Amino acid sequence: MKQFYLTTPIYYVNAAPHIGHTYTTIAAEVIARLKRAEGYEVVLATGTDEHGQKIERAAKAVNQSPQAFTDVVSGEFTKQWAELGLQIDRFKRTTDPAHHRKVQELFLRCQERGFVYKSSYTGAYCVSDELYANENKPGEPCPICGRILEEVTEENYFFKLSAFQDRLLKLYEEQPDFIQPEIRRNEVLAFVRGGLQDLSISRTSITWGIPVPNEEKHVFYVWFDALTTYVSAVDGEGRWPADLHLIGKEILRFHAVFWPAFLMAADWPLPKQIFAHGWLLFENDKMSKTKGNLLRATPITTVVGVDALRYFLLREVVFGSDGNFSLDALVARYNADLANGLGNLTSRTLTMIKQYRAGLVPTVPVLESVAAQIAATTQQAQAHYAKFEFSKALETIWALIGFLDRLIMEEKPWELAKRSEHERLDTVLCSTYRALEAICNLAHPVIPASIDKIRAQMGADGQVGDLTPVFPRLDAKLVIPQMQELEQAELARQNALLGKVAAPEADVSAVSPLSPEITIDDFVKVDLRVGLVISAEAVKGADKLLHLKVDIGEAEPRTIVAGIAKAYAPETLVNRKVVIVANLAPRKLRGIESKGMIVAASLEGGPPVLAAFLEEVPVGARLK
RNA sequence: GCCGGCGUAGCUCAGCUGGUUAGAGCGGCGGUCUCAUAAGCCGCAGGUCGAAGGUUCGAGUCCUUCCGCCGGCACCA
Repeated sequence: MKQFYLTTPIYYVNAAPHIGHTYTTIAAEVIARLKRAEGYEVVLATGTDEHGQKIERAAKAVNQSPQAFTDVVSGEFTKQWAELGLQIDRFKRTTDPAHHRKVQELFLRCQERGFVYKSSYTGAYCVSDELYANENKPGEPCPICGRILEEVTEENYFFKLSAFQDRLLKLYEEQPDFIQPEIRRNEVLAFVRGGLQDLSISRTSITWGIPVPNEEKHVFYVWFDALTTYVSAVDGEGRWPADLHLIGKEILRFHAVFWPAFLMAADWPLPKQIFAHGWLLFENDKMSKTKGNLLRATPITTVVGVDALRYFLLREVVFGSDGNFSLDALVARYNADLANGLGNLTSRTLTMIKQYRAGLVPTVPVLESVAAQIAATTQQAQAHYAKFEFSKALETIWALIGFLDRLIMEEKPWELAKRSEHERLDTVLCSTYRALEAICNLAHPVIPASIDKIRAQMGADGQVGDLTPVFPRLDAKLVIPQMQELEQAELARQNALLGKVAAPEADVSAVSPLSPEITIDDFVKVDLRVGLVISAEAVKGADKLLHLKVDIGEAEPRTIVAGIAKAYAPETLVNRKVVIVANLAPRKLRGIESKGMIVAASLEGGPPVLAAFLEEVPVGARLK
């Protein structure tokens, strides 16, 4: 039997499952069902990524061991998928000992084949991203997430990623479908063409991780660890390589560059395809914990049902692009397509068979026009499905529903019944019934539970069963507040469970850890002064830089280059009092020598906010 | 700054290699049947197709420039 193995990412357990995780997993599960319908023996794997300093610290914050902490969060994921009725075939945790062995095996193979070397590193390190920031200094914000970088000196194992540039480019060229959609492929292509740097794959600053073989202190870098779950999840089953890695676009590089390189180094088979979907936005805004606009799936599915969510996500969002999520849109889509569309068609079709034919499904030839529509719809929908164009596939299927509604209006079976035109009546009823069967077949992977209900009502033996609305109409005014209420409750429950980790206001992953303690003597080394911005202009060639002249009471105004252009228009800064670090070593930025640094606050890569005073302060005043 | 994508009816979007009056769904308005979940069906929406040039007999559809938004890279508090 032909096999198909696909994966979702393994989710990081620094947060409880939310709708973003759900989106990916539902999409994967739909693909799994589609492939099963095609006759494949399918395995869908997901799991949780549980190592790293962030988890170590998060566990500590709630007075738990890392293992106890991850047990809880990982359990939330298993529970979530069960609640949603998702058929998950393998669930791999990175804390699984069998997985540990697989990671070590991968490492040893890479090492044996000469793609790993040991080297030492001193410099800035971002705890949150578990990445070295070669270009930055400790104390500066992380280039990726904006959290303060810490100083580390580590001896590390490095992976010779640089050796794989050509092989990767060849892979992308020979398998144009390897990275999908096209736009993501181009991004990766551009990135790899730009040259690859060797990648540190071990950490000594962390203890919560998989030990590097033959080493005392080294633990594997998160991605070396995590990506390997795709192999370890089906270890010994002969299923690797995966046919599809379904991921979100934010982790594309790890999957499309690092992962194939690791596998090439180990001489293990490469996955067939990586598909990066877009983000689910909430009312056109990026969802995030800090914004507090992150939704959970259960409050939605409790009120409107799992299939409503499944249908919405796949119908409303163009798969691959970013999509908008809102409860309003969800309810609107439900009422229009599921209640008025499929639900109503089912209801009227089966009711007529009940009323006019005593519930016995007529067995006569189907109208030619209907047969043609069924064939065309099936062919088109399957073509769309094959390309993961879920929204188009569903649109196509729903066009058939419209066609049938119009057919019923034209044929008016109720009049045929009155006039006792039994032959025509049978033809029409049977045609509609058969078309409904086709719709069920096509829609089943997306809304399986509902289709099962419809099929039960359609009857298995030519006898229509009991009829109850499969998609009762929703009243937005009633249902949306219900979902919002449950959302609050669910959020509170998760917070209680995970401690403050998941709470927006005290999110340890958003608030950077404190820097090491210093003395007053250390502090006075930093000369902070009040300055008045004399002029400000954009630095050409840089998006984020402003070229400022700041008066701090010296003979000449200081030249300061500040990366605040995204947050402040130059003209709004003139005459504004700011705080600057006056004794910072000068540094050249974009060819301009910056003498000092503007003090600004920011959180999780958010925009910088300039420090300011509520009362009047003289220029040149020192802060202490 | 470089690379890529996008900007079409109130909303979400189709419009392939240029060719009659620019389309669909949703919402809204009007009409109508009654099998059906106050569902369905029919009709209406008059939108400078981001802006300005250009190529062409003819351009949302090709070219140039500009504006706006998004993403990647560079850069960065």
